[in-house]
Amino acid sequence: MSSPRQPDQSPGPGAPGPRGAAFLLAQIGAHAAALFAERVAELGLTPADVGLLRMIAGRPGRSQRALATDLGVVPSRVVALIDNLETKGLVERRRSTEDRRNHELHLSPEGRHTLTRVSRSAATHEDTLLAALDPAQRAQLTQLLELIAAQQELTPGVHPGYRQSPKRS
Amino acid sequence: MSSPRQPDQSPGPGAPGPRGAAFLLAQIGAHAAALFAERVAELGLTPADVGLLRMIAGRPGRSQRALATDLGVVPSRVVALIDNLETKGLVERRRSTEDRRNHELHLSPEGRHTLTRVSRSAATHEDTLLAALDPAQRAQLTQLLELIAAQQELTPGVHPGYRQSPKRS
DNA sequence: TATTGTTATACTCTATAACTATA
DNA sequence: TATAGTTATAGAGTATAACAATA
Repeated sequence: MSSPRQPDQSPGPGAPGPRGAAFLLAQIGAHAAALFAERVAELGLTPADVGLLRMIAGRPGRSQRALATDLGVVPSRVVALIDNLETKGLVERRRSTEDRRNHELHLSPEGRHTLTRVSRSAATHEDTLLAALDPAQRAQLTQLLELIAAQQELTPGVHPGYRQSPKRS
Repeated sequence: MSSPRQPDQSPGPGAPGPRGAAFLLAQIGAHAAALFAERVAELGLTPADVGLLRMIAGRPGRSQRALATDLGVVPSRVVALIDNLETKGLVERRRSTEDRRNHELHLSPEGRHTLTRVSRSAATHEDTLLAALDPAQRAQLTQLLELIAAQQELTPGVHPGYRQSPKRS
């Protein structure tokens, strides 16, 4: 960082602001999420949709309840999300023969195809976001982020944007 | 990461998932934002409140319109946010003598005091979040993040969480 | 007529709770 | 009685639009 503070005559909007890595992580993270949302919107999907498709692809046949638990959301929300994906023909609900209360979730062929398109979008997205860094720096960054993620016990592949919001007094 | 993939019998929720730096940035960023929100909630504030307090502290006397423009939100939202902060006695609205349509925004003494407490919270927050990294690694991370932020033209100190949401077809 | 701030309204998102069908 | 999924309802958050005061 070149100048640690610029009291009054600052060029920007004038936040005296936080300069730490924690703020940068939150700021860039939100920016990255917004960019990604724009990209997948071109495929008619929300980031939540993408997360669900990936979860189902990773473990076909799992129940909605299991999904809700893993994502940390309430079951009724999963219903709405899956409804949407089923309407688009990307996901199929199949009554379990073992326990007829369960719905086994599977990707349709079109769902799988969509997921590969998402992967291409994600690759382009990554390249755009990290344009400032050369390959060595990208590897370095990834390594540091993985250290943080592990220590903070973040579940690999699960974006915390699903979590149910805490009570506010 | 020890094992790059674990097809079916995985221990986690089983997302085949994204392993790139872009996803890690979004994931950790959201986590960081959530942790910070918890901390400032103890002071009776939301992250948006904190951002506003910082902006006002950085340029006392600015108008609500200016704030709305810089944050990228609609003026009516600034009204609600400032209402809240004024009720808590942290911010004062003063009719401008030059242009009586304007409200000049200032921090109250208590507002300034609250902001110093926020700074202490932020420092603790940063330390908790980056517990996995030693000082050299933290500096390295900060440097990489600043490169990204500059290239992506992110306004220093302004969290994108304010932006108005895009239309959804 | 244009602009600042405000109020009123509508819309979206998401959690809570009641309900059904299976077990 | 307990559980998976669904539906109905309500609450929070936020944008849009109409409005009052000032320029």
